[in-house]
Amino acid sequence: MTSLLDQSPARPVIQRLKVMRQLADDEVVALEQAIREAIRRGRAGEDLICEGDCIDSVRIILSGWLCRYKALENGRRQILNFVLPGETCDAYAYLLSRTDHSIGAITPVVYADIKRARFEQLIKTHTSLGEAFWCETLLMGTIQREWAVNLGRRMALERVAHILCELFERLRPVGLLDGNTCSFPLTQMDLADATGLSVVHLNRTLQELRSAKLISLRERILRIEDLNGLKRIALFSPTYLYLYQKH
Amino acid sequence: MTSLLDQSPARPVIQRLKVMRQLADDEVVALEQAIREAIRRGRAGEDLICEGDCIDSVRIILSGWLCRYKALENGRRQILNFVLPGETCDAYAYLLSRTDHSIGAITPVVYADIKRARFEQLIKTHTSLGEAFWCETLLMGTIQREWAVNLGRRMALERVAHILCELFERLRPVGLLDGNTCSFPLTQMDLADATGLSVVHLNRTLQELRSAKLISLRERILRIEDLNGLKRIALFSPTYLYLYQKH
DNA sequence: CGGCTGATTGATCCCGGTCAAATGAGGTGG
DNA sequence: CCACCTCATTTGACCGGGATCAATCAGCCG
Repeated sequence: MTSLLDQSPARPVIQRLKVMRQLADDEVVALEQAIREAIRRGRAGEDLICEGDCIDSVRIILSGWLCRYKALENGRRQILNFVLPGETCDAYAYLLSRTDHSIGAITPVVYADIKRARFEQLIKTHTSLGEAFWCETLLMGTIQREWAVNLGRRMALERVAHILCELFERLRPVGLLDGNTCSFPLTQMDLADATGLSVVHLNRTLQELRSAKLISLRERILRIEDLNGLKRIALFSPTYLYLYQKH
Repeated sequence: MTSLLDQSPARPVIQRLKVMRQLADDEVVALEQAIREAIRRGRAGEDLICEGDCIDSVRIILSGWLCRYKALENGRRQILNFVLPGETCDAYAYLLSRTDHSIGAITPVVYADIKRARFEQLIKTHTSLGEAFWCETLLMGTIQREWAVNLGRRMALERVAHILCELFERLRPVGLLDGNTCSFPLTQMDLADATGLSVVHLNRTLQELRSAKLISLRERILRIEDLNGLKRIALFSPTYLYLYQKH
């Protein structure tokens, strides 16, 4: 079973949900089945979901990076969060009439697009699954709150360091770290829009982190040279990520 | 029935939840009953919930203002959101092992403290009630996201204007507006911590709004002199508040 | 009256924004 | 293979929004 799961595109999803809630084998199988039936692909730059859309399905990311964002009139944009492999875009978002923000693909993505009726049937028969998805949703909330702190009360250097720490620790439980490096597809523009900084200043802040021997970042590869040092200047405490929840 | 509800301390709660979901009379009665059994009082300045607490009940605010916040080591504080009469602190927060943020009373508050078991029994027999509380939770998420935009991509004047617009529109559906004025118990320090500004600059920004004849604010009373003007400079669009959801 | 909290004002500084231009890295078509 | 275009990164110069420090003022309460 475990070895079978290793091959499944649903692996990161199951891995994540199991941290939230104890899942019985039949629940895992049922979810995997639902995912397998509903696999879609998206191109880099494409919007999976646009602000104002009616949501009638649940999208679970199997591979690739996306971002939630809101665009303002005058060209400004705020990235609200990133969506990483194994994470769910919008479990239960169909409960609200329309979505308040857009979700765009940063890289090519593979995802499962499970229709509302199918999803509701799934969680009705497998209640732990339903709860696990609710935990997932609540977790987006805790991350969103930490981002508010980041944007409101941290200086540029702390802010950027914090976001790097967070992404690094979120990639770890789904097995996307390779030692102290990871694939890092964000442009500096993306990082600027996520941290509320200008591209120019973001660039200078990255250089500061590089010259402090904390990170190296080039050709879409991030290497954390000194994780503890980075966490220290970011005032990073990972508890809000609930990486090791005891069910 | 309606006239009876008018007298009930649960009135703002019912009013809010009915916007989210159609509620049957027996559901309203059941909720009212649960609230009546569980009424508590809190003093101004008191923390109802502290970061790191295990949550094992659901707190529904009947009157008074609170704020969610996170405190940083060095004395900095970020207010994440306000909790107004009729709103629920933490429906379903018990699904996560510990809470990531604190909730403090700004004014004296009256609230219902419904134990987890009681709450779960309530929503099990009355499913629309459960869904309405989930909508409430999702709504906190949409507000949190709008705050990220506020903190990340708006200038001081827009930011403060935006938060005033939001509070004003959130008070409206629970009947806490009196024409173009409302009770406004926040200190300038609270507003500064909510907008990510310094107290000094917040004070100057308020003066700017006053001299532009958009608001007047003194002795804990806010009067909006020109709501449309205020919305215009805030780039305020209330859709994220889902004030008129069609169930 | 003294002490406290919150609002206000003034002076100064600096973090980070803005503008503009240069450099580099693909990607594409002739 | 080169010319050319586009997009991302980088650098320099300058400016300004908002932070910081410090002092004053206004209520309020014991």
